[in-house]
Amino acid sequence: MRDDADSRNSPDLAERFADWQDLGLDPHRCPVRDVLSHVGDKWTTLIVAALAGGPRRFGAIHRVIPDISKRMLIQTLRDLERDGLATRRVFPTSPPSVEYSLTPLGRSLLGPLTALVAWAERNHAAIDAARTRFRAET
Amino acid sequence: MRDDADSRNSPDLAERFADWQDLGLDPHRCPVRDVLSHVGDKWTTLIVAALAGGPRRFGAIHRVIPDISKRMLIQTLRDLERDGLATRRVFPTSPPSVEYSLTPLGRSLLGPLTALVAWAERNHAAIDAARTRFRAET
DNA sequence: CCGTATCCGGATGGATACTG
DNA sequence: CAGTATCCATCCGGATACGG
Repeated sequence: MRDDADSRNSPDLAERFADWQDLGLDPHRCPVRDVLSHVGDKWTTLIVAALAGGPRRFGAIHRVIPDISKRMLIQTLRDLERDGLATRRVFPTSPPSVEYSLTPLGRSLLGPLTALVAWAERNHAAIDAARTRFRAET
Repeated sequence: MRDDADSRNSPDLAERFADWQDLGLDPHRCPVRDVLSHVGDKWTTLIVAALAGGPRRFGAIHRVIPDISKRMLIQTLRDLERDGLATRRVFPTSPPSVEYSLTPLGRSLLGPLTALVAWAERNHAAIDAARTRFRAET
């Protein structure tokens, strides 16, 4: 499963990293760390994916991701809203209904995110194989 | 409100998500979740970036990422090794020296990862602004 | 229907001290 | 130099119950 086509971009990361070094690499002020932790947390990516198709109501998202608690769903949506990746619209119906949708900024994340997801799907077999091999050697 | 420039890639994610649904979306067996959590954890991305330029010794990595404990450095390197993203070579010198480097699989991750990092760098200003705005409104 | 509040177990990760 | 072992604080996130 060689994929050297992708490694043409790789020098970039080494260079950027060197730049971060020069800036002090304070993890608490590093925007990259900030954003990536967002991506890596338990629910953000799934929710962004759920909103990728268009606006959804709270309950709809919850139905689409059954194993998230309301607590975590709200919290993650709030974080997305806070960071300007999603918006929240309240319709004063009764009972109230709330609709979430991605902002342009949020949608601009879909490209890089999809690339990463595609990589995961392409290579999870190789990763599984590596794990099995690793366990066998120890 | 449409932002068609960036959203050309976006239908993919919505479709994939729908597929995951059909497969049951068991988080513990979802390869995507598995990989993304890897990317999102505190140190993996930094270490991969540090190895992007070529093989490095344990101490060299540690010097390049000063604020990681040896414990976490080892643990993260082990995980990378386990997943087939990095290799570990021991040179039986005295004192011993150990060299880590990315595998082809690991290097193939650099492309998607760099795209995500580039997004983070492009948009962290917008995110910061959104946060300030959000705090102001509450 | 949408959200909040509280409690609590387990994972994460830092500090420190010790080996070969 | 490279790694291990132990202890301990913090945080993430689930369960539950309640409110508008």
